[in-house]
Amino acid sequence: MPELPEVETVMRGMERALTGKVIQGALQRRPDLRVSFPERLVERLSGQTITHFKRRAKYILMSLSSGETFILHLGMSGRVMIIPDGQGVAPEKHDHLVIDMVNGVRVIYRDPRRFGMVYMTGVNDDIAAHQAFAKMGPEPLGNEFSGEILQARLKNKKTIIKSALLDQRVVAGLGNIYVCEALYRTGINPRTASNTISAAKCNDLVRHIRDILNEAIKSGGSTLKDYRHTDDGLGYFQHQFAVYDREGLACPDCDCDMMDARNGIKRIVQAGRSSFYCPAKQK
DNA sequence: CTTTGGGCCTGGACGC
DNA sequence: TGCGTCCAGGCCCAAA
Repeated sequence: MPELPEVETVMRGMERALTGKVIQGALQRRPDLRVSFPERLVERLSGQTITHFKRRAKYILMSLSSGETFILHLGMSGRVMIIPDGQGVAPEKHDHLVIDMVNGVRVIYRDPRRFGMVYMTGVNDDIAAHQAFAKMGPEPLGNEFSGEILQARLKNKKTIIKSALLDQRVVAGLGNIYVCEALYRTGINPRTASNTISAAKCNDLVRHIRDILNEAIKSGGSTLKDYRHTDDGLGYFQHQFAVYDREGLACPDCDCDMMDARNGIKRIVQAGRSSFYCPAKQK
């Protein structure tokens, strides 16, 4: 479910509530999610002070006073719930990890589909070398991302641009929604071959990717189904979607004759994923 | 090496 | 109401 803006929003919620706080204990309610939980996870969390947070692509990194780092990926349906005075309430069916803080706050990781992942790096581990990050491309909102960099990465790609932008090695943090929206804003058809996109278009694409991610973060992300803020609040960027999940509707600056069934937003399937686009605006 | 397709899970929407 | 089928925001890995 969550892409970069949603993960950023969850990370900020955790940062606000948990930085400097001490973990009293934890309850791990099953052996695995998408991958096994780390060895001795509860032990390694208990008694630690949470020192700071960081986000890398769609991963949340929570640093502990021990020097270890707790790494969380929300998968498709993962949620982090932060509940003041939440201790003592019975966990629900899909509450796979429960962390209780000394101050009475309860942190719940809930994930019905269990596509989420939890890793823990050791004290001396190089986090950038971790399997999740080793081959990952630049942060789209960081200084390492630019039109030139993007074009260099697309130059040797035979795949369509839609798939290339979903590839976390090209640029890290985008998912289906924001790729569809960024291609719309840039006026690029999702079928376009990656290696045919001009330098000018790459510059435009980078600008639009940054804009849309920043706007989505400001809106607290997009709530379609499972996604919620750590305080249960909703994101509202979904109301700004131009094309995503809008098959058959008019795009925002549409001047097409909508009585003609050939006009309006189309849905096609590419590499097994839905792509939404406007044929009139994305040639 | 790159690219594609299947698998992992559950719940919700839909059709009959 | 109940059943079956399809679909979903991501990632990994095997196969081509």
